[in-house]
Order: sequence, then structure tokens, then C-alpha cells
Amino acid sequence: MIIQLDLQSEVPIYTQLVHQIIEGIAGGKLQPGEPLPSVRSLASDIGINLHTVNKAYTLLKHEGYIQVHRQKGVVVNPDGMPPVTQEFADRQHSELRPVIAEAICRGMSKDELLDIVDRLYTDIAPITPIAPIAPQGGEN
Amino acid sequence: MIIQLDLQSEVPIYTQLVHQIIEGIAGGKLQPGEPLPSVRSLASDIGINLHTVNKAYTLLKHEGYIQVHRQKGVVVNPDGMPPVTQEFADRQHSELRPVIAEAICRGMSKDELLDIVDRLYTDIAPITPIAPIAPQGGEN
DNA sequence: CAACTGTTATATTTGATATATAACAGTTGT
DNA sequence: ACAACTGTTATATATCAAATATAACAGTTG
Repeated sequence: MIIQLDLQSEVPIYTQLVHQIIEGIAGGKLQPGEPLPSVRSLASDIGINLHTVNKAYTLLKHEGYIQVHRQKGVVVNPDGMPPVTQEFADRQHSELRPVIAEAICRGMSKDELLDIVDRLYTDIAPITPIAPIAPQGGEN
Repeated sequence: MIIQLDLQSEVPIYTQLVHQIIEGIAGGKLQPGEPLPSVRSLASDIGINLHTVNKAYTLLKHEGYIQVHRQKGVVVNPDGMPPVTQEFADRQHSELRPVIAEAICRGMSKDELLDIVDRLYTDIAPITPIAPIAPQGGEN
């Protein structure tokens, strides 16, 4: 699992980390139960601060993507991924609306847009589907 | 054209302004050639600073959504909207990837996601289609 | 006991966001 | 000519998020 950061980006480093790990899981490159590097080793590997990695891990933990055991380290949630909650759906719509509105303004047809989403989905998703919903109840 | 701001949001005010105006254009509520309030009046209307509105207008101008005449004020670009450039497509993909990856992780099927995009598109877009591409060449 | 985990606390630097004044320059209408 | 409105620019300030830097604590593990 190679992490590629753009330190010049307007997107915060910890957000880029979160995105890349989620995309890694979505693509099957990170399997449930698979260990992730420790905050210190990952930080030194990619040349950033320990707390920046910690912030990303804390976010992923709170959303249910990973589990953190005090000693064993960090692992992709072995119980499966978090489900589609109402909160998630609301946030998803808030993020999609501006993108779709821009596409409409610029004359992109619905079919063109759907085609792009279709292609990105196929590009990101693995051949073999992911483990389904996790049984709620994370004791962080 | 009613502007609704969430001052508690993590999204910057000027970004919310940009989104709302673009969505207004996408929805046909703001027609090409239609005037927008002056930076001062809009600012005082919604109770924010002149420069915050100015930052939003400057962004919209640089992207080709509006035109600014030194005296006449601000208008939705009468020559039509900016086209789908390569730069826009790249940015669009960068914004879509994390959203799609999350959806995949949480077990949302491609059809479910496409259905959501379809509904949002229909919800935002006007009944009568928008004026097409603008003949490039903005003399800000 | 040394070496590794995650976690927490504290402090500092940097940059973006937003506000506040002020001034400049170019119409427009009276 | 003059007042009233445009967008624009400059400067200063306050606030907050992002990132870094140390340091320490607590719990395994070998």
C-alpha cells in the first residue's frame, strides 16, 4: 500500500491520508483485518509528523473503518465496513450537490455525468466485492 | 434568489456563496445576463463583510460564471457558461473519487450510487435546459 | 528491562478565513 | 459639477485550522 501525498495541495495532509486509506479499502488493496503501519513508522516513512497520522487514524476509527488495539496496533476493521447511515447519506449529498451543479452549468448531460461516475466506480472497486456491513457497536 | 448560509459550517462562507450561485445558475433561477447584487448590498443583506462577497465574485469571474463591469455591476455571464475543460474534468474527478470510494466501502452498489446522482441531477437542473457553452475569451 | 504500541498534553509556527477602514477609479443620474 | 453608486486595491487585525516539535503516560511484547 503506497501512499502518495501532495504537500502543495490545498487538501490537508490528514485528509489526503484518510482518502487514500479509504480508497485502498474500497479497491481491495487493504483487506479487513489487515494491519496498518504504526503512527510513528508511517509518519517517518512519508516524512510527516506523528500527530498528523494520528489525526487521520482517529478519524478513520470514529467512522468505523479501522480498529485500534492499544498494543497490537491498527487494523482494517475485521468485522466489515460501516453501513450507509442517514448521516453518511446527508454528507454524501452535500458533497455531491456542488459537483453536480457545476457539471450542469458547463453543459454536461446527465448521461455524461453518470458515465463518469460509472467509470470511476469501476476504476476504484475491486474485482471481488468487499466484506459487507459491520455489526454496529464499536468500542473505540 | 435567496442565499442561505450556515455560519457554523466548516465550509468557508465564500465557498458556500460560490456553491449557491452556481446552483442557482444550474437550476435556472439565475439566467445568463441577469444582474447580481453589488458586493456591498449583498454583504449587508446577509450580514457579512464586503470582502467575503468580493472573494466569491472574483472566483466566479475567473471561472467564467459571471462577468463584472466596472460600473454596471455583476451579471451572470450573458455569453453562456464555461465549457468542460480538461482542468475542470480533472478537478471533478479529484472531488468525486473520495465520495465514490466511501460509498463502495459502505456497500453501496453502483446502481444505488448512480441513482442518487441521477436524482440530485434532476433535482438541481431546470425544466428548460441552460444556455450552452460560452465562446472562450474572458477579459475579466 | 528495553522496545515497541497508541494516547494525551503543551507549545509554536504558519496560512487561510473573515472582518474593519480607507482610499482609488469609473459611471450614472440629478 | 456633484452626489451616489459601482468594482478594486491596500493595509491591518483577530481567529482558527493545520502541522510540527517535545515530552510524558500507559500498556504489551520479547
